[in-house]
Amino acid sequence: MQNNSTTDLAHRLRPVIARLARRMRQEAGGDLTPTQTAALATISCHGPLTPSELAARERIQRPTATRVLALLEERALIERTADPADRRSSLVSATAAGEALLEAVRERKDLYLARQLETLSDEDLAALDRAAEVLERVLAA
Amino acid sequence: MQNNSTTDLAHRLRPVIARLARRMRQEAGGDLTPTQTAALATISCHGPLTPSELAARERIQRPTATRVLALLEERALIERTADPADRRSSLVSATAAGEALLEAVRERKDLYLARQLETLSDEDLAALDRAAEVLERVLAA
DNA sequence: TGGAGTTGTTTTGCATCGCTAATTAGCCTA
DNA sequence: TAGGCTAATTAGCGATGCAAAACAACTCCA
Repeated sequence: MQNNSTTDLAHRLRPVIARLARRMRQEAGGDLTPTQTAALATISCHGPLTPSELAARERIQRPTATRVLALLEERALIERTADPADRRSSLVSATAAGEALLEAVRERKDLYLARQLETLSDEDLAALDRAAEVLERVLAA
Repeated sequence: MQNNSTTDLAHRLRPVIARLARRMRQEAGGDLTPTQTAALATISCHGPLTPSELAARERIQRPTATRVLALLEERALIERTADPADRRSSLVSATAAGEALLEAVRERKDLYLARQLETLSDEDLAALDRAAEVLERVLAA
């Protein structure tokens, strides 16, 4: 065993995160599927993207990106413009409707988590705040 | 606004948890799908279950449970015995092979997270340990 | 006891998601 | 300009999620 503390912590932390994420997904409501929500959020956040760039960021295959984009475009949540640098490609961005829907979904998900947090002490909340900061750093790496 | 601190924290914590969970799922490897892994883990952990009990615990519909169980049974990861209390139903439990596979999947997932944690300071690790305890309490409620 | 209503499981049908393989279109270098 | 490479798409497969409906077994009441 190279480092007991990290493996033990991982063993304890992983199921908690997995279950909590699952709960939040279930509370999301049926407007968008998880994949669509994630794709729309990435598009909204990281400016105009080509389908390939979206696929890379989402870690999905390009054919999957094509299909998700088609669904989002059908609902006018995204729009495409020509890519000036490559006529094979296009640049995808979120429409105003897409941004609005994304915001609504976010609020609903935050609300579920916020309700769960309301029962906690200030000390517990501070611990979670600190953990959020640490995990943000982990994810950025 | 009823309570700024919890909603703000939720707003910050939710995306972190969602992204981390997604990463861990992607690192899982292809032995079992996420649904199958979750179902098998629930069966392993919560003793012999009827299909309906599994569906309730997993928060999936009963037809979905039927299908997942069929797939797991095909691979001999679970087995069924007659339910003495109700001849319409059956009791599902994990086989030795199922337990072993589950353990292997868990170790792989833990390993991914453990690697990410190795870069952190002892202080950061302590913060995550504390957060794990708090989140376990949240989930139990 | 008999029949009605309820409950557990499964089947069926539909939409989405993830993948790979193959196709088409445009880019770029030798 | 010809060939190889890259971007996007299409087609096809298995898995997941849902709802509706079929079927079997249970339960309760008259």
